[in-house]
Amino acid sequence: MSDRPPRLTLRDIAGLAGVSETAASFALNGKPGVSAKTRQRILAVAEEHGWEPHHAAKVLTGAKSQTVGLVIARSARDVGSESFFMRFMTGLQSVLSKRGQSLLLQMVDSVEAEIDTYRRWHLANRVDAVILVDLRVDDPRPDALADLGMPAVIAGGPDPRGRLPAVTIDDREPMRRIIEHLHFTGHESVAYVCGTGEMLHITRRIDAFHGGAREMGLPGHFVMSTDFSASSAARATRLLLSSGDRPTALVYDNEILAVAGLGEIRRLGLAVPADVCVVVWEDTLIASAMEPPLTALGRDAFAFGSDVAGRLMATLDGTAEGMGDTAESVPELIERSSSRCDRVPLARPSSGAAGNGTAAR
Amino acid sequence: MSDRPPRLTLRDIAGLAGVSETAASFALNGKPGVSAKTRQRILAVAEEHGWEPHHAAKVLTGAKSQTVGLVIARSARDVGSESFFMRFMTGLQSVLSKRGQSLLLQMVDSVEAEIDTYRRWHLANRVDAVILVDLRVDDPRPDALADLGMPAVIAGGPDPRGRLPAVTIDDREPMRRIIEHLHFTGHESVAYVCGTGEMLHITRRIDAFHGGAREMGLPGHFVMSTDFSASSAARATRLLLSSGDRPTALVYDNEILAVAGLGEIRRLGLAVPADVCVVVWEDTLIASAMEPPLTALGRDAFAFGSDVAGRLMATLDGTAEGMGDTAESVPELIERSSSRCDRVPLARPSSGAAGNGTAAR
DNA sequence: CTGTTAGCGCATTCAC
DNA sequence: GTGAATGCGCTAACAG
Repeated sequence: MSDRPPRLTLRDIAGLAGVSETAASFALNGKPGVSAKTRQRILAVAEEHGWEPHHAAKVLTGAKSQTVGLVIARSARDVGSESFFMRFMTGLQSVLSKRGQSLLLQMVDSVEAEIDTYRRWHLANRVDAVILVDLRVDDPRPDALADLGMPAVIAGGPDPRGRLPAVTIDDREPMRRIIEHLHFTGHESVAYVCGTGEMLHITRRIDAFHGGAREMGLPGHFVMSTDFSASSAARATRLLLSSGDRPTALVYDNEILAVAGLGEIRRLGLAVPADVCVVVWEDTLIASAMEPPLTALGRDAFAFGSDVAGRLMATLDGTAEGMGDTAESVPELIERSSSRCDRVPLARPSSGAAGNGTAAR
Repeated sequence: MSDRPPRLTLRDIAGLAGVSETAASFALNGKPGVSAKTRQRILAVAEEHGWEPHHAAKVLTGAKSQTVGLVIARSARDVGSESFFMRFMTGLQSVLSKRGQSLLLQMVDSVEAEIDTYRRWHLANRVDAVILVDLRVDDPRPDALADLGMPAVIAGGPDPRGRLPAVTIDDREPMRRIIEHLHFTGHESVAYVCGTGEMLHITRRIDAFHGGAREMGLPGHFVMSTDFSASSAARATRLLLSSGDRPTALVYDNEILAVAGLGEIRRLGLAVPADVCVVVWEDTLIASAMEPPLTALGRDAFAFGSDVAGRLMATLDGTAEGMGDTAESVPELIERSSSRCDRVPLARPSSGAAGNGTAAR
């Protein structure tokens, strides 16, 4: 039943401080035009009464909205690497909140809907910039955003057409390290159970997988793509392992696929790592908790998030202009039991840097 | 280098349609005062030019901001049941996006900062309502929000003081089912490794744990609280199992704790479920993927999210007023190997409803 | 049914 | 240094 006090306006503050609205505005925005002491007085009054500028009014007069948009176009089912995403968002917030930026979040179910959201956000002046995730093959979003003139940064770029700045992730080197690891532990035939090839980063990984295997001189290297679902991963695993000359090591794109794959491996009566070694491209709790613990690529989702947010802030500040991309550091491969088999103890070369192996297959 | 067209205003649309600004406003807002055919024409023009009202301008003239706020006050470390939270948010979005509502997200590191965020959002008119999560003991937030006059709904209430509507979760019945399950499989001494007692729902579970154990007549029932960290869960597990008369079943509050606990159990040379049975209060991929698979409480985080969002929409609509709380349905206990021991095959009673057991301990 | 007018809360020209 | 006047884009009173 409390009568809520009517919202306090700048005018009220000015009145209470005994100055003009203009003076109050200048003072509260740190602009010249007021004496130091009246400025102090005005600030004190505002502080005392807990005044806060009306956001809409500021935006209407041309101020930034102090809001960053993020839209996620994944079906509820495959919010897939949930863990990765949550940590990524936490990383984003770690720098955004420090800068007083808010995060406007939207989940949609198609790229078209996503672009429409950008359009509306832009026309309605709701966000200053957006963060683009899950870049796809022939993705229309970077161009759409660039055409809109909406500041943005791609998490996981680079932008194929180079119109948007990005924080890039090197998928090549990690894959190389995985293959190298498998090669040195004696594998000759390896397979990669990846996510949908619609995702740009997946295609990069596939290329790197084949390329790396050829460089190392591995006779067998197979790729089976999935739709990121557990069932498709199980199916892919079954197909790979039921062939006559089956691979001895499997690389999975995330924990969902790995868990499903491991289940299928056992159902086929095979053991890990004795019969088949397993590596997963994401080090979540699940990787270390499973039996056996899974060798995993330890990507730092939090750091990735904060780097992306940092890059975006730089873009908005006008700093780091020139569209320069930032590169994310290469993650370590965390070796665990799932890939400890030592089939053919090979001599480990002094430096695994430039391996000019002979191509095979 | 493209010269971005200046933003289209209502006035422009009116001009293009050859009508007054008022007429256009009425037409575009579905208000009476325009003939059907001119309304059509105006809508057509707006559509054709992709006009979208300036959000700030609408809000400034009293419109709702169409935005729901969510602030999360957890340290980056224990974004704990990440999985649960992500699915919860997806559930929220499933109804919010359908209603054209946006989600403004903020992560802070203290309850004070959270309240301050609410205050600023409210004063700045940034959100129409907020969703309150992780209710604590003696939580100042419900009162703060009620005093602010900010519409809100508590996810996981009820509000102890009854000032805010809530979607309530019954922790008592699930705990009862767990204890019952353990009792019927022959356990006489059980323990509960819970999260921090600062969380209101944890205190409810603790009460239910002791109450249920007494009702069932279990001689032993112990509780060890943790700070939701893996290390504290390991420590709690060690303490519980190194006592002379150690419990034969452990209940963990989430997957992080369970995984840490399981590791410790093995380090102590004990086997699951032979020596110790394990139950986890959250059915994530990890529960079913572990060896052995974990008996788990299958809460539906997505449904919870959509229910909360639905309740909030009802509040905003003025529907379902009277602060009525909505109750979330009770989750099933998914029995898996980790609790299959059958120590003392007891006769299962016809109905496990009203067990007036003799209190013990 | 249409056009005129004023005002939401703030920033920013200008003269004073 | 200060105060009055305008406008951001839109809605909602008015009269015509």
